[in-house]
Amino acid sequence: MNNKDIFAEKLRSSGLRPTKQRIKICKLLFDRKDTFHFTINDLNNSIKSITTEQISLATIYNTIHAFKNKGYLKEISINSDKTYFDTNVSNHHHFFDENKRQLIDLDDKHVGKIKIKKTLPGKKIKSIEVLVKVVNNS
Amino acid sequence: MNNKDIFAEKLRSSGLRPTKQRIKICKLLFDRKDTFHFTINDLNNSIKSITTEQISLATIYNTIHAFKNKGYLKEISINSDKTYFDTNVSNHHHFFDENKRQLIDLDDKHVGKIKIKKTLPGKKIKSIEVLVKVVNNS
DNA sequence: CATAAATTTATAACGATTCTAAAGTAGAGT
DNA sequence: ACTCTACTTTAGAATCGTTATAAATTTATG
Repeated sequence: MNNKDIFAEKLRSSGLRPTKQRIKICKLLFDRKDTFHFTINDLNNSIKSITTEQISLATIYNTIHAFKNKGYLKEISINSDKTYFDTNVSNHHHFFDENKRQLIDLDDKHVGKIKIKKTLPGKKIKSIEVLVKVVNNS
Repeated sequence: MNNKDIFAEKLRSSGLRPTKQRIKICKLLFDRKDTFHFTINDLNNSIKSITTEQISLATIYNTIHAFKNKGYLKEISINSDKTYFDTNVSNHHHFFDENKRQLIDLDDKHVGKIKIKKTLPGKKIKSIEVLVKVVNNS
C-alpha cells in the first residue's frame, strides 16, 4: 500500500472523503520525518511550488480546519499577527524566537511539572500551555 | 489635583501629549479599582456609551498601541480570533474559559515555579507565559 | 501670537478569513 | 456501469480587524 492509499484510508476512517486535494495536503503535512509549524500562507506557497494544479485557497482553509477538528493539527497562538498550525499534536509547549519570529517546539519533558494553585468553581482544566519567549543573547 | 491632571501629568512624563482623547481613555482604563481585560471593540463601545463625543477608531488604536509601548498595557494572545489587552502589566498568567470565551487572571504566585530544561544557543528567555484553558465541569 | 511638531480624524486600503452559490466528485444502491 | 444524493471544491464576493494616508486640528515652545 502506497502513501496515497494510506492517507486515503486515514481520511475515510475519519469521515472525510479522500479527495485529491486532501491527499495532496496530507502528503505535504504528514509525509515527513519531523513535525513542523506552518501558516496557511506557507502551505499555499508549498502547494504552488510543487504542483501545477493549484488548490483553491478556500479549500486549503476548509481542509486545515477539518484536519484540526479531527485532531491531526493543532492551532497555536502567540502574540503575533499570524496563526500557526502544528503537525505535532502531542502535549508540548513552545519557544517563540522574537528576532526570527519563529516557533520552536519545547517538549513536555523539558518543562518541569506545572502546579496551578487556584481553581475556578465549576470549571476543569482542559490544557496547560507554556509559551517561552526568547530574544538574542547579545 | 484631580484625576484628569494626574493622567495629564503621567502622559506628559511618558512623552505623550495629554490630549482630551487620551485622558478620556485613561479614565476608562485606569481609574478603577481592579485591572481588567478588554478588546479594542469593547473599549470603543464603552466610549460610545459614556460620551457624545466619539473618539475615532484610528485614535483608539493609536492610543492603545502607544500605551502598550509605554508599558501601561499588555497584549494577550489566546487561541482565538480576538486580541485582548490587559491593564494588569505585572508578571502573571491566564485562565481562558472556553465556554464563556473569557480571560481570567492567574497570579504568578498561584503557579508553581516553572523550570525550562532546554536552552537555545545564543538566546535568552524574555518571558514565560502560561495559559490554562478551562471548560465547564459538567 | 507664531511656529513646528504631534495628534486626531475620516476614509481608503489591506490582509486574513469566511461566505456564497454554482459546478464537480465520491460513495451507496440499483 | 448508471443514478442519486450528499459532500467537496471553486472563484469570487463579503467581512472583519487593523493599518495607512493626508488633511485638519491641537499642543508645546519661543
